[in-house]
Amino acid sequence: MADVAATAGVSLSTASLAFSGNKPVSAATRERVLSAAAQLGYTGPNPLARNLRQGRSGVVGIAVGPLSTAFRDPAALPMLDAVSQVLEREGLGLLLMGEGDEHAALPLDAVIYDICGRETWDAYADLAARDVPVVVVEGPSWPGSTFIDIEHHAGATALARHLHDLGHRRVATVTLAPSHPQREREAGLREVFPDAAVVGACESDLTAAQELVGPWLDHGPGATAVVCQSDVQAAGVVLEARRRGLDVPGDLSVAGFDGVATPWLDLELTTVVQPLAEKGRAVARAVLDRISGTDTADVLLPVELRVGGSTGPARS
Amino acid sequence: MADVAATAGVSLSTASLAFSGNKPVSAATRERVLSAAAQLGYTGPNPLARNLRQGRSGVVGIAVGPLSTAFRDPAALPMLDAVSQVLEREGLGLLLMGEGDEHAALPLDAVIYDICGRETWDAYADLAARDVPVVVVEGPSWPGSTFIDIEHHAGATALARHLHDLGHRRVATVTLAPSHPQREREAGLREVFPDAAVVGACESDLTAAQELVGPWLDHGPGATAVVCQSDVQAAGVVLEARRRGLDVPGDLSVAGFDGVATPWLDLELTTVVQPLAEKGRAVARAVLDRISGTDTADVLLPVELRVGGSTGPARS
DNA sequence: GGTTAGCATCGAAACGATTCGATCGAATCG
DNA sequence: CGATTCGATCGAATCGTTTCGATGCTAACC
Repeated sequence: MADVAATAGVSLSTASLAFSGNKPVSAATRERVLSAAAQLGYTGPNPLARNLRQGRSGVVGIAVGPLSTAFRDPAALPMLDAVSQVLEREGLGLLLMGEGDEHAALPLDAVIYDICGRETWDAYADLAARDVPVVVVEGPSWPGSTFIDIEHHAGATALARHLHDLGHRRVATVTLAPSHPQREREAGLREVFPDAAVVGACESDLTAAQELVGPWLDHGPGATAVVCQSDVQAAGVVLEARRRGLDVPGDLSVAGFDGVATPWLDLELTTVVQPLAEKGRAVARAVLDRISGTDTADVLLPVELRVGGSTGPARS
Repeated sequence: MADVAATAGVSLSTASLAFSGNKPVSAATRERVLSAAAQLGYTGPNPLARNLRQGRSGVVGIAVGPLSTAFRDPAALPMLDAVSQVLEREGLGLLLMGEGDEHAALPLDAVIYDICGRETWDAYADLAARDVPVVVVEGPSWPGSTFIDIEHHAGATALARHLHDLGHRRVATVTLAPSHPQREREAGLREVFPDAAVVGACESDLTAAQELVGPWLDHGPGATAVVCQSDVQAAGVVLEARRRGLDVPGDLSVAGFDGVATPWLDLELTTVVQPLAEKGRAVARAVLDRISGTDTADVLLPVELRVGGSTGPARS
């Protein structure tokens, strides 16, 4: 850049201002600097140097766990998309992180933790020590981080009431690994069905749900409704039940969570719809606030019961 | 770090060596430096400064287009996962990029271009001017970039032969937007069926495929087999055909591409299996080579025909 | 005992910008 | 016409490391 400045006949500082536009530079001077740059093949300020000087990298990490499982559930995408869009508008990039701390040496301005189901994270101590802002999505409560959450409890209770209204009295539930959302939702469910049976826990994955629920169905379920923790799980239960000749919702009502589209199912699932895009935007806003030093408040987003065709009156 | 060095009674350079381990430092000295750091609450070298000095950021960009569509097709994940794993092992992070050049100000050591279906990219000129290595996946051929590709042509031809062997003579195809893979595959198909009809183009999305193929099915297809460009598209065709009472493969044979799992379909698709994880690894290796300045060769990965239950003898 | 190796350590020069405070002119105002 | 203001420009300090070449010191060798 010094060469560019010299060629343009201005000082180094003026050249810098011409590129960054941080302070007023006369149009003529800017023009001169830019053409000198073009002539010398200078492609603009080195991002690394700019980063060092400014103390920020423009990169935000997002911990989502193993990628192949993280994005298998379609519920992950709208949120990721929203986060990315808001950050992009501010010139920030989104860096995918695994679960480990292999990225400790990378310069991150903030980190989003979105591995539902994992309650511990070795890398958190490092981040905290280095004063990297952390935004946690539906996650464990770590000191110093900002939390974005949804109304797990209320949603689960609303869904349970719906089933109770339909006459269901014996209800089973497919769970996720023990985690903050799981605990909240289970508590919500038990407000209405204190004795709900637990089929077992599995990831939010179609095949996993099928494998989990198959034996339970064979064994004679003893429940008229199954409450799942994601629409993908619910779809697995529907498919597996049908494979055994059961009618949904005639013989068995099935409910999901999330409110994502399942176009390959000829049935709209009864589910608890969460505002995925809005959640992503809330996360991104929290990140921006934390980076800029603004105070942040935790966010709790509302959910909404959507009644579809997968639940019906309890078989008497 | 200067304070740490002073506290430990060593020079700044020695302290640096103690942290980076780039040159021999006596165990005693290292220990002294580390404990001084712990005592002063120093959390290790500032990544931004290290980056400036070393001229690299440790971040690799990957352009995949809008995230919500990029990962909707399950074929994208195994590759992304493989890329990420290999890069992570080298301490490199993966940054998601949209299609624009909003990330021009970010310090990227290399960029992977994986937006099949887009043939132009404004940001490429910038990257080339800044000598950022670019690795292109199944994409347009830009000067200076390294290419990772699969055998589109051979795969399509093998699939076409399979259909021909089954007695099919009138074949239709659902395409992607005009692009390198699309052109190659169509050429491969036409080696066997020069007159194959084109139903239309759509993204690799279940609903999109259904909407595209619906009217065509209603209209009386005049083909006994449909060749799709992804398994997701093929699944859409299967579902839509069945909705019209057509039997697959009895009335209509349907073939896909990619070889991903479709657990919600009670049918294994006949498809061309591409080595997704190996493709990802090849991409990552190319990135590492380009970053380290090693010469790279373009890669062409083999594909394999997998015959499933979605294709059968042509209805006579 | 003198030379040579070799290891640990150190000083100083980059890396390439941004930014603060000061300076210099020209325009505005009374 | 002199004082004030404001915008444009400049100098110099700074961001926090890594790394190159040099230096000192010990140990091994003949």
